[in-house]
Amino acid sequence: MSAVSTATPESLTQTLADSGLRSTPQREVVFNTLLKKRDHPTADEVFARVKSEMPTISLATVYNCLETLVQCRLVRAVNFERGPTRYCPNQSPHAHFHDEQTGSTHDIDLPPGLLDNVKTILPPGYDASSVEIIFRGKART
Amino acid sequence: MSAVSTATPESLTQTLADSGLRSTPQREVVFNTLLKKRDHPTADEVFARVKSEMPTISLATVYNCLETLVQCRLVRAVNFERGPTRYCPNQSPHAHFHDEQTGSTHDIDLPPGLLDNVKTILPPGYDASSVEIIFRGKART
DNA sequence: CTAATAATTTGGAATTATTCTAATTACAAC
DNA sequence: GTTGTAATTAGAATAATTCCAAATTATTAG
Repeated sequence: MSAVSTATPESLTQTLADSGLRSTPQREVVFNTLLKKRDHPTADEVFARVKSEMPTISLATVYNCLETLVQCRLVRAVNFERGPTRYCPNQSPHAHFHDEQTGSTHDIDLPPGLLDNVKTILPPGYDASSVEIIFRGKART
Repeated sequence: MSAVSTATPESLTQTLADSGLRSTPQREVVFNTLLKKRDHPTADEVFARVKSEMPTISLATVYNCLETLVQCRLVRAVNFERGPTRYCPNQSPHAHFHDEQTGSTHDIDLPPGLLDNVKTILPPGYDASSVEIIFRGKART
């Protein structure tokens, strides 16, 4: 079992507050949904899961909440080719492996320092705030 | 000036043939358009550029051609957050730097072996056919 | 050359993903 | 409690992409 995120439901309120944002029931339930099943769901999938718990929530709110969570870095958004954006609450440094056969996405833990190492290839004048590594291929299950 | 792609209009016919596909005027003009201005245009932008040369071409064909070129690895498709897919004919190993201020995309040449090096972090059973590295941040111009 | 076949292109409709808008609700400060 | 700001909501609007069936173009076999 690979390391899971250090983010917890408890840290949500604090992190939001640090950005001057409120913790709301909608934001909590969206975040908890991402923590519960870490399969990189789309906004639509999050919406479907969240509705069972909070039937009155709207899709627009799910989009808003996800955007908010991404902005305060509690969640990462990943884009694979063409399809809809997928969301991931894993806060440890990791890459994404996109299995072309199954369409599923796996987190790949990164050895310490790898991201910094990769950043050294940037020419002077380039200042990267984030690095995303995406593998595509097939994974033996 | 960084290295440019080794792909040429001449190699198009051969590469398509290798995949059992025909070289058509539409595929040629789409590919040449990508080679001409390497600014990672969207399908819509390619469509607009191509129309001046071939006014009868349809958007669906541009999508088809781009997809074909991606499939025979003459072109790479890159997805940044949310926005439309962008296309890049640079065949040398490179990463993408997405400037968050300007929205522009820069190719970053990779030192030889870096991609293989990055691939070594994959656990056993994972077989990657491609690796995409995306930086986000700001670039001094 | 000609017919038959296969590949490709086309325009438009349909679908999907996302954003926008205006109205409402919730919360916090005074 | 009123006022102002933030957040949510439903639905409309937009943007990106795919689908589809017909027309066109190229290729092959006779």
